[in-house]
Amino acid sequence: MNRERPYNKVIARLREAGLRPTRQRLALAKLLFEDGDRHVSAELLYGEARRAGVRVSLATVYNTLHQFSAAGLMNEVVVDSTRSYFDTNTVEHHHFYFVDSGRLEDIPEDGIGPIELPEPPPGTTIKRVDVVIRLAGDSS
Amino acid sequence: MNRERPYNKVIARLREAGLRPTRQRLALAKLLFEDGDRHVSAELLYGEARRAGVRVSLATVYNTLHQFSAAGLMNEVVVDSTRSYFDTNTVEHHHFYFVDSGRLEDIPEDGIGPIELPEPPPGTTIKRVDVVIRLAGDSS
DNA sequence: GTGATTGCAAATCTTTTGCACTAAA
DNA sequence: TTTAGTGCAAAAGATTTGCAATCAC
Repeated sequence: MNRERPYNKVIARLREAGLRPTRQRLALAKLLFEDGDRHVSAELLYGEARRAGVRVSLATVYNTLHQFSAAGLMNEVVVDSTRSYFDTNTVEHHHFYFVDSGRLEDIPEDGIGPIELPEPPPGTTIKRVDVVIRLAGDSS
Repeated sequence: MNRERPYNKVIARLREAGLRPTRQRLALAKLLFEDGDRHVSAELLYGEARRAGVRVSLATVYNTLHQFSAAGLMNEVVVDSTRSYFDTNTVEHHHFYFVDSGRLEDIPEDGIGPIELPEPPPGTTIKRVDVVIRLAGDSS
């Protein structure tokens, strides 16, 4: 978009979240936030970063994903017990999970009706509601 | 219930599922299916079995949980990326997940309204719909 | 400078696997 | 018998951690 100050927005975003805009965090944030909603695993993002020439370690990718999540820039989504997924869309929404390919995708906002929630058990509060529709058969 | 032939029902159930009723499978099935709906992790069931004096290995507990699931006697539920949970309730239903304690509980059938499902993407079919309500604050 | 961040390798944790041994039919 | 099932210990993955080196401010 802006070749002269390409990192300005990302830097501001990290600053607001109370995170120092280090080289690694900037590069990862750019990959994560520049192209709309994304669903990544640590390993996937790591590979992508390396391929893009970013020098970063896998441990830092894990740290960064957790820090971004804690700061409210992303959310962790649990769909597979063998891998963690992180979603850059922080608005309440739900997911299609393609079991065969392991891919995760947002359900369009009008795709799923409102959910009639039960009363939470006494002493508890609802923190989040996750709906995952597991799909068989491959997409595209 | 029946002291003379306490394993009859369980044996029949395993046979119907095409599983040989071995000592280990019988003992685990008894723990799992005798007291209504249960949600267990492998480690939890293993501990329970050992405490009950059942001689069984952790590997066999894993195998058994997967075999029971494949046979339709239980379902795997994904709520936590660090651990797998298995549910003895095979009827379509949804879950409360107590984030603080790691406990999983069924949402009463009338607690959650019917869910208006979206059209699955072309080439795919809906395999399962999971709703998890994450709760903060401890329950009893 | 100085405190936060990073990289690396080792450690941890859950789950799976290979294979000789045991038990069910 | 014969084949399925089991236990153990090792392997495999994903994720976390400890700590010295490096970077942002």
